[in-house]
Amino acid sequence: MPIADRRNKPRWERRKDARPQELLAAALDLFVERGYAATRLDEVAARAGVSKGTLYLYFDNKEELFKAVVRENMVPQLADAEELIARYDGHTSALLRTCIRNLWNRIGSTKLSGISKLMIAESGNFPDVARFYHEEVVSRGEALIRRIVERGITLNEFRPVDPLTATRVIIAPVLMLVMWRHSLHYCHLEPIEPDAFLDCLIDLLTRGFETSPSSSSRSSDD
Amino acid sequence: MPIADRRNKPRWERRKDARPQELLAAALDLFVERGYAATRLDEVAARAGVSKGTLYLYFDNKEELFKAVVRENMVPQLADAEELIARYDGHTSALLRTCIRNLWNRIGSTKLSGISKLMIAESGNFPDVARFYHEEVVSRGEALIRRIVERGITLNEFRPVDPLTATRVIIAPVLMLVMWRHSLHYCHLEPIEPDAFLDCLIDLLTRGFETSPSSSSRSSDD
DNA sequence: TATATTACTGACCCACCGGTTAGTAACCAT
DNA sequence: ATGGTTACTAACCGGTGGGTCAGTAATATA
Repeated sequence: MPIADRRNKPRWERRKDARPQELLAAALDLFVERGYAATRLDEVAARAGVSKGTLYLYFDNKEELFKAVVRENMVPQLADAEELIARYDGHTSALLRTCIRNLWNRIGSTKLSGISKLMIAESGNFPDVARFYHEEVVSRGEALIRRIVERGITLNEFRPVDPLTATRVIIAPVLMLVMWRHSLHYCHLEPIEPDAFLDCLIDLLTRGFETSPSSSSRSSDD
Repeated sequence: MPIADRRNKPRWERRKDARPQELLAAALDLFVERGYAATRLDEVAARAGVSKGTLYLYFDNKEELFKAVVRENMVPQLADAEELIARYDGHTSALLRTCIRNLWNRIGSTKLSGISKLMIAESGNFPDVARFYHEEVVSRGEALIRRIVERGITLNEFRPVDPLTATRVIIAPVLMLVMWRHSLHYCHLEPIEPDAFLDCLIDLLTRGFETSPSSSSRSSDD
């Protein structure tokens, strides 16, 4: 490699403003692939094409890097969903279906779901990160679905159930689908079909929440 | 401490046959508390009252220790459930309810659930352990619920759904409840009430799977 | 009590990783 | 071109944890 080559390709470049985004992108990939604890900052830096030292120029430590990833990727998704719900004016079952499908298309089926998986999996070992994530994402996401349930009950389109519990029963299968796709999924002989799973779930929820026209138990005012 | 004391309390005892059980108990506790990767073998040994070297006399390595924990604790639970299902002769909805409640009482609400949580959370990083767990536990557990669904459809007590998908939709919320109790749970302002959650779920499943007497969609032969 | 056996200890090895820093080279202003 | 600024690198540090092994002491046996 003569000196002529060297002039065209300096060993490294100064790109102060591009680094953070590149580091965040690399960090997202690796956090999703390996989880929080198992992600090595050396490797994040390498994937972003810099040395570990550089990473520490832009982020204080591993935890702050992770928080930045969440703020950059997860939080914006919530705002969109909140708006959708506020505007909607059809039947609540349809709204619920739309939201679940949206949740899947915009997070569940993308690598963003890896962040949810990671937090559910590891928050026990990292209470600070857990608290942050709960405040920024979980509580807002929960409130979002809860608003749908309450709307359904208010409009008499859902039978009267406990909104908080129902909210969690709705979210749980979707989250578990996410977990499966990131963990045991690959060793299932019969792989999980997300679409079939979600169809079955939505069908179940629709039937299960509709204001009882027949069948069993307590009757409301209809 | 004069020599007289020493005679009563030797620095350590030889208890070849008690060690494995004590180590397994300690390992179960720590795996549940911390997860697989974060569990330190030093600490397992300490909790069992021996040194790390002793642990290695009885178990080849971390992975084998974990497998032993699973074989000792999880696998026996499956046999019991299998028997219950084979004997049962009431309505399938009741069987399903009983099994979900059993699953909760015998695993979900105990520290055993920590093993499920751990595998879902970490299997991605430990494919060998994942494969083992899937063969020994997941596939058998899945088959178990699936048998219930198929029974329901055969007896015309459930409407015809895809048994495998339905099985997973049934299991998912229960597993997610387990995950929550081991991770983000503690930072929920309004804690998750397992009983309310399961009641809501069972109610939903009962309504959702019952052979449609009214309402929407495809009609079977009734 | 003397000797053999072996369950058990604890110090050690080594690779790894989060975080630090002294020094270097890319870029810029003049 | 050249000297100053600073983005960046590479080597390093300290703590850690899976796994090993030479030695030790509890027990069985005689």
